[in-house]
Amino acid sequence: MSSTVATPKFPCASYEVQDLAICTALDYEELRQLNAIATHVSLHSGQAVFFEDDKDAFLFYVVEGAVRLSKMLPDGRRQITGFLFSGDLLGLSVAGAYAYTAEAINDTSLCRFNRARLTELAERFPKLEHRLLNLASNELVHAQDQLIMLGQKSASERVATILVRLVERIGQQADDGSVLDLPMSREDLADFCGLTHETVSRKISLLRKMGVIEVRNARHSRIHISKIGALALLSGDV
Amino acid sequence: MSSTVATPKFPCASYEVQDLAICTALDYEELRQLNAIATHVSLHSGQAVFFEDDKDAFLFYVVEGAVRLSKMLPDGRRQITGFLFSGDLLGLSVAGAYAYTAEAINDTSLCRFNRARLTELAERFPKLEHRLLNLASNELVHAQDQLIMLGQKSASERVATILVRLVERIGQQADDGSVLDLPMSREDLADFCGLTHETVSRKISLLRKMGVIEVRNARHSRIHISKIGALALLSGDV
DNA sequence: CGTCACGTTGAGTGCTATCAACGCAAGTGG
DNA sequence: CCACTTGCGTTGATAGCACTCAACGTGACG
Repeated sequence: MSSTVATPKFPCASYEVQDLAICTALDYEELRQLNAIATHVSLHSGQAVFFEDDKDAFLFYVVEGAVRLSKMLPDGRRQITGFLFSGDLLGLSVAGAYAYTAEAINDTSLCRFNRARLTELAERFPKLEHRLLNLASNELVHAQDQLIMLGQKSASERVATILVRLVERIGQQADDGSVLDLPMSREDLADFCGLTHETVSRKISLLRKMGVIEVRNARHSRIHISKIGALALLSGDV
Repeated sequence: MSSTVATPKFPCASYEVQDLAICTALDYEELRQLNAIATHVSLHSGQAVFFEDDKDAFLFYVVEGAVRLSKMLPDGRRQITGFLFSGDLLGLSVAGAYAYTAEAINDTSLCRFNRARLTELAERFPKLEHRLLNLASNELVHAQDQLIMLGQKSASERVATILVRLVERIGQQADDGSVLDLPMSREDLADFCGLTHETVSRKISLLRKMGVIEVRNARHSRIHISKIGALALLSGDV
């Protein structure tokens, strides 16, 4: 691995691309070419990265911010299939169209890769294709954890589960536990958990009354996890 | 595409392997090598193909029969994540271990590929890797349809949804509609839909009383779909 | 200061789970 | 051949959890 080589100036902040999961297995020349097809995108809260059924032309890498992925039923019911944060990839799709809508939850910056040119690259660098397969497989594992949550868990367990996952992903270490800064609304959490926002709110209040968490914010977006072990137990995953 | 070439005698019924989705993009030589690493496996109803967390050593192709994929919570609750039938692949997993348990629903015959040797092949034939990526992406799309079902749909909609999907996959054409021979129990359907077997039974009865389906079997396993359009409407997917 | 979005909380309803009984077919053993 | 058991599916009665509708409080913003 030639990761100690001085990083040249590439269009899309190459030091970030170098850290990118997709690049782990790539060498200097491959990395250079990957950078060559990358451009930068900035989005404000609420703006869409792409919509479900859009022509699948790009692959994105989240540099900073948070993104929600969602699917809709014809009557408007929404299921959020995942939340993405810095370091995550999106746009790994099939059949030429995205399978879900992706929207920025807060101000977000992304790296964009032209899909056609990425495919060309993948043909020349099998390691890149292999890496993409690994990423897709990982997404599959996550989707299945989500299935067991939505199919089998109670409302309390679902809320505990999403909190545990978010702490693991974006929790900040504190001296007396972990702190979670939620970028998404209760409604977003609800649509992720298959619940209503009222139920999410009630279950969070319950966790607060049980002393498992503390809400440290007027906007109720900053949550302190006092007893991560108890929360994990309540999630049903033991 | 040299698909008109006479098929030689390979270990695992090569004419089947040739039809296999994984092989669509492969030429004769690649196909020959793929066959060389295939062996055959037969299972009786209820036997496991592999268990969750088993070392991921093989990739399987369903030649005949039906397979259910499931995950369990520590307390025993089960979520069925998918049903597989002839032509489907299983074992596309990550991190060296299967993400779910796979069990034969009825007597099933499978083609088994050694994973390590498949990986070698994939390195030599990038088209194979590309094909695997496509398959993984397809599975992702299905998993997401499943998410919206479990997260947003009512019991009636879920039962209608699974019936529609099963008809599309294993329905037999009849003069007055389609006939569905269900290999799985109501319990299996329930664990797929995130419901109890009583609720599944009740919703199927309701569909019967509505004249959308008919149950044509003493064992209640043969279902005639009288009004597929109505069923699709009731599924919520419109 | 008024509006708006968001979060919380309460009251009541409804859908699905739970518990239970029953019918039926297939398998078993005397 | 028949009594018995067992597994599966259905149906009924009841309970409970989450949804719906509603009110209220708060902070952000113009």
